[in-house]
Amino acid sequence: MGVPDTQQALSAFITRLRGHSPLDDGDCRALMALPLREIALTARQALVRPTQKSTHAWLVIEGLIGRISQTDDGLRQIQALSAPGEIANVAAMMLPARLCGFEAVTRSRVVAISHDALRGLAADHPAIAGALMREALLVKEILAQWLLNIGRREARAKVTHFLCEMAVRYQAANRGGATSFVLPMTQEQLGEALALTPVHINRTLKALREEKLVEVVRHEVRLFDWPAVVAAAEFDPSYLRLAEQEEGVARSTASAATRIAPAGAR
Amino acid sequence: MGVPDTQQALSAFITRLRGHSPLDDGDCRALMALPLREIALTARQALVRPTQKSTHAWLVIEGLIGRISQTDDGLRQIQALSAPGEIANVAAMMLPARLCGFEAVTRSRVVAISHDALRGLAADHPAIAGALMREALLVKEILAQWLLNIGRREARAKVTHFLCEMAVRYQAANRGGATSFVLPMTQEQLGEALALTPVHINRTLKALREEKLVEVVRHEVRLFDWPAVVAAAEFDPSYLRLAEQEEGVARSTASAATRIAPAGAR
DNA sequence: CGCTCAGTTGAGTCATTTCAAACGTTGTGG
DNA sequence: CCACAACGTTTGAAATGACTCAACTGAGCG
Repeated sequence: MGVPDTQQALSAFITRLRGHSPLDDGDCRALMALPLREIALTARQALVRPTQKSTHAWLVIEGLIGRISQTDDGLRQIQALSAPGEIANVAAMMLPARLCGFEAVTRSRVVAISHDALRGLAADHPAIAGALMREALLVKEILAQWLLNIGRREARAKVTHFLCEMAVRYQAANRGGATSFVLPMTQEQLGEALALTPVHINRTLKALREEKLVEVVRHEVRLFDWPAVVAAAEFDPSYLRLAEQEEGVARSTASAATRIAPAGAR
Repeated sequence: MGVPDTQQALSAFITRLRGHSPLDDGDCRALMALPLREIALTARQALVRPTQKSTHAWLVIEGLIGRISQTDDGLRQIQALSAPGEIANVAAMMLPARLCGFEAVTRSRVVAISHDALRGLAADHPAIAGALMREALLVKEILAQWLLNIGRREARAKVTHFLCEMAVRYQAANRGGATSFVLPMTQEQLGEALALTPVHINRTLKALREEKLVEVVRHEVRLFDWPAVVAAAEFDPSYLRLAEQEEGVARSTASAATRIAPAGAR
């Protein structure tokens, strides 16, 4: 395996785009030809602060990039996360974000891609324009699910739903093992994503561990019983739009969730 | 005044688009030429159910259209609202929504515009393509603020923030009086938007009334003290992207919020 | 005039937060 | 290699914001 490199992340990203948008060889070559200057970030390092204007999107090579907003009294809310093979702040190329910043959740490596470069690419390749657009809207769909999750579920379901989502996303980027994956967030940051206090995150994880559903040890998530976790989370992965080109067959919640489960996770 | 009509709503929508996107006369004429067959909806009538595929966007003439998701045990979350002069379900023309439905919050009138028609318009008029795109992303920005609001603020701030946002949006569509506007939602629906129980919405509104900050009587919202309400809500309207073409001057939270206040609201 | 739906209120309960302290791990410099 | 500092995790006890349940009131409509 070795250290994940930029090419690997870029091709994971292209695979991701192809999950929802048709791209021909020319489009892919154009994407692969993007200049890749890598940037290393320390944990919690800001890429853009809430009021600043951003000029770049960031392809995540390693680590986790978060989109963050906060209330006046300093309560932070992580609104979105970008895992390796995903791109943060694409939407800003069309409509710059206000009142939100981006920062590395953990020590990370990213490739900065200027919005100008993306706009140029989009101008030359209509299919890429569409793909980036859909990518931005996909982030919106995820956000919408987070709203339901944060607004309407209790802690146990919030946490399991989040873990299910991340499991599927990490697996899609080839960063997930059969029954486990590395989620480089502290419990405090989990709380910032799920709108819970770190203390309550801790207690909830403890309860899940005791139930033998999930274990999180040293940022390594282990899903002991995927179907049971999916049930606890009411998780239906269809909003993630992975593993399907266009509207496919209608499928039941359970079957879809089970299908995407890591092989051997039973 | 009289009964608001479709032309009025359509031109409000165009004004709205022009708030974030440059449109020339040809673009506007193309938009004005859209076929407008009006549909009447009863309160709570569904436009698309959560699993169905949608084929239309809806320009709201009168009433309120909500995007809704729900948990398996029936807890509902309103993820977005479209007021008169706004358009619901634009994003689906690029990426169809999963797991969410659309329905009329109150008795409403809308104009259905097929995604095909919108795509055609976008193909012929690049500026319209961009404007619709930005409109979809603007919905995403609002969603992101709702996530912060629902996740991180307590009831009093949730409610006031929501009312501030709606006040600004209604005013932008010329549906807001100086110090009041009509918000056709029940307290139960307010709860569904803000992730609170109707009972708690009721108590929160009562407290705000007693504080002489806000009054909601028979769906009519009266903001007694705009600056105080803005302060209670920590409301900064810049995410709504109204009243500015492109990145203008930097401005302070307070001044921006005050500026947008209805004239005479002191 | 009675029916239905929305708003209002009270009392008790529960999930989550707050505050505070202890513990474990990791990395660093002496 | 050890000591220490910094950080993250774990736990307990008390406080609280929001929920539940249940009843009552008021407004709109046929």
